[in-house]
Amino acid sequence: MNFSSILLSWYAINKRPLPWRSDIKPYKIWLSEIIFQQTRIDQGIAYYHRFIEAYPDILQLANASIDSVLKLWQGLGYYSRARYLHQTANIIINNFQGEFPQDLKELKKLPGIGNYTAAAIASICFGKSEPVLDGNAIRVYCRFLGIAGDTTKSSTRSEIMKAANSLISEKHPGDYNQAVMEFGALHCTPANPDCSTCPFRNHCSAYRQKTVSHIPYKNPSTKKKNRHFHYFCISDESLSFIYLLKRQKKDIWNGLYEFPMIETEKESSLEELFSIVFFSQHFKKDLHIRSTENPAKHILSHQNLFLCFYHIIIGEEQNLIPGSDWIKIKTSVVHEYPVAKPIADYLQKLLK
DNA sequence: AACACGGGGTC
DNA sequence: GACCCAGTGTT
Repeated sequence: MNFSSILLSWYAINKRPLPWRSDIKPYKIWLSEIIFQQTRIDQGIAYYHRFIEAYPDILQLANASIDSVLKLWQGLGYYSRARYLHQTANIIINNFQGEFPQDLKELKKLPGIGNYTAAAIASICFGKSEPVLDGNAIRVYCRFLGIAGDTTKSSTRSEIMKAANSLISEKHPGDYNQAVMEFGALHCTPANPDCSTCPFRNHCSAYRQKTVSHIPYKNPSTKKKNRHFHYFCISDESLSFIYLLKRQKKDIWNGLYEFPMIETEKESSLEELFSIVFFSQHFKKDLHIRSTENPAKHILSHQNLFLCFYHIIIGEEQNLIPGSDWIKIKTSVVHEYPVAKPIADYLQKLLK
C-alpha cells in the first residue's frame, strides 16, 4: 500500500484542467493560492482570469493602485487578501528583483503568505518537499489515518503534519499536494463522500471504523454578532453626485468605500437616528428623504448585518456640512470605486 | 488559543 | 440554519 503512488495515479486521471496548472510560474501559482484561500474554485476562477488579464505579470500588479486591485477583488470577500497581494507584489519587485524566494521561511515572511501558501508555492514551483494542510488535505488525512481529534487544536495539527511529512512524495511534492487537495475537493468531500469507489477504501481508517461522517471533527464556532448599519446616500435632486468615504478601520470591508453611515447597537428608526449628533453635525435644514429601503440582511460567517439605506436629497448644498473624510464624486464614476456586496446591490438598484 | 475577516454553495 | 471552502494575521 503506497499512499502517494495511488493518489498520484488518481490525480493523473481526475485532475481538473485549471489554468495555473498548464504553465507553472510562481506569479500564477501565488495569485491562485491567494485567491483560493477560503474560496471554492468555482467561486474564484473568473477572478483569477480577470487578474491575469489586468495584470499579466507581477510588475504590473505592483504598479497598479490599491483601489484598482480592490475593485477587481470586489465581491470575493476577505479583502485583506487583496491588500496583502498588492503589498507582496511591491516587496517582490523592490526587494527580491521580481523573483519569489524559494525557501519556506522566506516565503512565510511575505504578507498574506502563511503556512499553507508558503508550502504550496515551495512545493509546486520549486519542488520542495513541504506538505500543505488546507481544509481538503486535513479532511483526507484525518479520515485515512483515523484522526478524530479537534482539528482546530495545534496538537491535532501537528499530528496531521507529522503524518503528511511521512506520506508526501519526495519526487513530486507539488503534484502530490495538489492531488491531496483535489481528492478532498472532488472525492473525499465533507458530506456524502463516495467511499464505494474510493481507491483507499480498504486502507481508510475512518471507513473501516465507520466514522467517516464524524471525521474531521471541529470545535463548534462562537456565536454570531448582530450589527445595524444605517447608510445615507446623499445626493442632489438629479443624482448627479453622491458622497462616499473609505473604510479604514480594523473591521469588515477595510479599504472599501461606503456611504456616510451610523452603526447602532440595536434596530433604530429614522426618528431615533435624527437625535444622534451625526445629524446636527452634517445637515442644517430642508432634508428630503426620498426613499428608505427595508433593512437588508447580510449574513457573514461571523456576524449578521442589518443594513438600512436612506436616500437623502439636499436642496441647497449649503445645507450640508460634509465630514472631512467624505469625498464628493460624480455618480457617473461611482462604478470605479470598490464597494462591498450590499452597497453594490443598493447602487445597482438606485441607478438602474 | 481564540478571534476577526466575506461571500457563496450545499445539505 | 449549520457547515464548509486551495487560510492569515492579530490579540
